Formats: sequence, C-alpha cells, structure tokens
Amino acid sequence: MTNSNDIIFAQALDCYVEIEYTNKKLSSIRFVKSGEGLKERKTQDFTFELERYFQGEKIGFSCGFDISHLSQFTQKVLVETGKIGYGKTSTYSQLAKNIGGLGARAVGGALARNPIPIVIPCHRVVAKNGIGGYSAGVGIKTRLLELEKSKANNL
DNA sequence: AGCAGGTTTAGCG
DNA sequence: CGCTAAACCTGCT
Repeated sequence: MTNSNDIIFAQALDCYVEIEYTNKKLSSIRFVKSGEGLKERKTQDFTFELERYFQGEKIGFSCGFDISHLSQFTQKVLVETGKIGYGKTSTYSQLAKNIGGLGARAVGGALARNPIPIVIPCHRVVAKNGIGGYSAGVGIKTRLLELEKSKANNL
C-alpha cells in the first residue's frame, strides 16, 4: 500500500495541517503548530478542497476515507456527526439520543478517536453548557467554529 | 474487572 | 449562580 502526506497552512487556525493518505484515500488529519521546516505540499485533490475550506469556502467533503478499523459504535457516531451542516452545532447528548439513547460520554469518546477532524466535523459538537473539549485542542475548535459562524452569517 | 474520557444532571450552599 | 457528586456508555489494559 502507498502512503503519502500533504501539508497546508491554515491561516484561520494559525497552524499547519498535515493530511495523510493511504492508498490515495484520506486516513488521518492532524494539526501541527507553526514549526520551522514545514513546507506546504499538495499532491492530492482533497488537499486543495481542505485548503479552500480553511479560506472560508463552504464546501462539503465527500471524499472517501477509511474508518473501518474503528468500532461499530464509533463509526456510527462519526457518520451521525457528519450530518451536521455547515455553521450548525449539536451537543453530545443530542447526538447520543439521535443514535439510540446511549451515553453522552460515549459520544465524546468516539469523537476523541476521530482520526479526521474537519471532514468529520467533530468541532461542531459542543457540550450542552458551553464549549466542550477537543482532542486537538479547544483553541482549534473555537477557531473553526468562528470561521464557520462568520461565513454562515454571510450566507 | 477496573479506569478514564471532548458529558450530563441533580443536589447544596 | 457556581461547585461537587453520581450516573451513563464505550474502549483499553
């Protein structure tokens, strides 16, 4: 199998984003704080889509990604999360209820295991009172929400 | 079996 | 209103 990764700089987040592909399919995304030696590198189509997203364009990602190694439950949560529209937010409990009355914490756990933020908009899932948590850092989450909120208003 | 995690809700001061 | 405590559910050791 072939592995490759692209890197883009997300100005809105003030950090780099590393995108990893396995067999030309998206396998993981991770945030890298501005470090030296990082150079942007764009080889896959999806990388450009993601770049446009960070520039504030409202685009949906429907590119193929592989989460088959995750548990059934986790996949369910991720899929459900993917249904949340641009600029909208949901809560852990709401999502839990949506899937079938399970624990909100379990949902949080599933999102924490989410290998690909953004594509699976885990940042749109917040706690009932306030912002929740975020594996990659709440700061990132907040900025993503701000980005989407400003664009959604300008609809 | 036990523990921890991106929560929630109820109870108390 | 803000804080603590107990309850929910899944994944990992």
